[in-house]
Amino acid sequence: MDRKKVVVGMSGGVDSSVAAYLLKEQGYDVIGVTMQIWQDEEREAVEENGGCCGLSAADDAGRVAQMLDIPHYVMNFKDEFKSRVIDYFVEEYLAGRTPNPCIACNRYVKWGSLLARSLEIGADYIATGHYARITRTAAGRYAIKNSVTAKKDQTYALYDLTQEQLAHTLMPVGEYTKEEIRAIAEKAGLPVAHKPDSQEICFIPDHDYAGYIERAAAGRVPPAGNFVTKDGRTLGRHRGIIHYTVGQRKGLELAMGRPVFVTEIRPDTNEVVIGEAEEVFGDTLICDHINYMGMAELPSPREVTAKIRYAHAGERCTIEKIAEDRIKCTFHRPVRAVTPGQAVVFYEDGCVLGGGVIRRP
RNA sequence: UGGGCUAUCGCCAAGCGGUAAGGCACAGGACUUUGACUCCUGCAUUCGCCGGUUCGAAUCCGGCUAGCCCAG
Repeated sequence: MDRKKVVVGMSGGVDSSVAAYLLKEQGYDVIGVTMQIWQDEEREAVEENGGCCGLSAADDAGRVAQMLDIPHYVMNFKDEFKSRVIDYFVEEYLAGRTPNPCIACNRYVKWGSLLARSLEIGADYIATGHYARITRTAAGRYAIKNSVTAKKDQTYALYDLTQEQLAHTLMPVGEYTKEEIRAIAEKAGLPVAHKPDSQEICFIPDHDYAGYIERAAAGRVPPAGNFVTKDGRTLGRHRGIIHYTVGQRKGLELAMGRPVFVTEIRPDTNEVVIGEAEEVFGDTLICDHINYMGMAELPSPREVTAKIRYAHAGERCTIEKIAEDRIKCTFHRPVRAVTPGQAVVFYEDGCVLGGGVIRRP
């Protein structure tokens, strides 16, 4: 038969469960796979958490698969998750940057290892429960497009996928709103219809990412240092560079009489620069680690809308290639907290043209 | 050691006889497939200490203690 075979990454949450349901309804030969990514020591801590990488994951996913009458497997991705997500996450913080682990997980684990293994077992596609859609541009390139709900769009975290990866991807959930997805789950009688949405870093369930880094990189964590102002005044002591990110206000323990924010992290001098609310705005950034998606290249400056963090509405800007794997982005209006390590994603008409990793303001 | 001033929540700071504003910080929650931001809620039965006046004082009086300033 020529029924297309698709592996659905099932986290045990509502979205991926409905994704599997929808594909089954659409006539695909569906196989459910739950990715095992927790390192052993973390398992218990993670058990009761929800997430894109869910935990009671395997159990819930298994039940859903059984209901849908599709095979379900648990595959071990611990090694690649450790090297491509956790290690990257830790190293970035040690270097004074602010990583986005979800993006790395998508590019290298979900669309890396999971896709590879899926193809190996004869699948034509992998599918996930992301709120995003895939389209073809006039030039024939694949591009991630906004979900029908701007509210629950997840294109930002998918900007780094390659053409090859997209060619083997299905995102059925992107055609619906979150409410519709829950309604479908309910109507289908899926046991996970009311599971709460995921949130926060999935592999750090207690939310103490700094503590996690300290355990993971014992002996290599930058020590306490000074909080300084742009003009060199010392305001106090910080607890170590890994505890901060650009734009941060909380946790500084600086009672200045008005809110003050981190405007820069200087790993070379181990200083954290503090400034006023207005000082955290900037209108340029330079990125690298470019991934071209909807556009094949950037031969000349172009005006696009860019997002500099997951929950960013986006801002108009002009992007310009200034060197190989290096793009300069000039915003028409200042954006808040341009943060090295975070991704900047370029859009046009709701489609991802490409993106990169912010190197510096 | 004389003279003056000041002592209110971790920090800053209202209050001036009628029964403790506010900001920052902090804590908790909401939001969120990253970190942040933002929003909501909470946060001094008590005003350096001891007495006194008064129906009633953080607010007036006396003493003590501490810090600052000027003398020296």
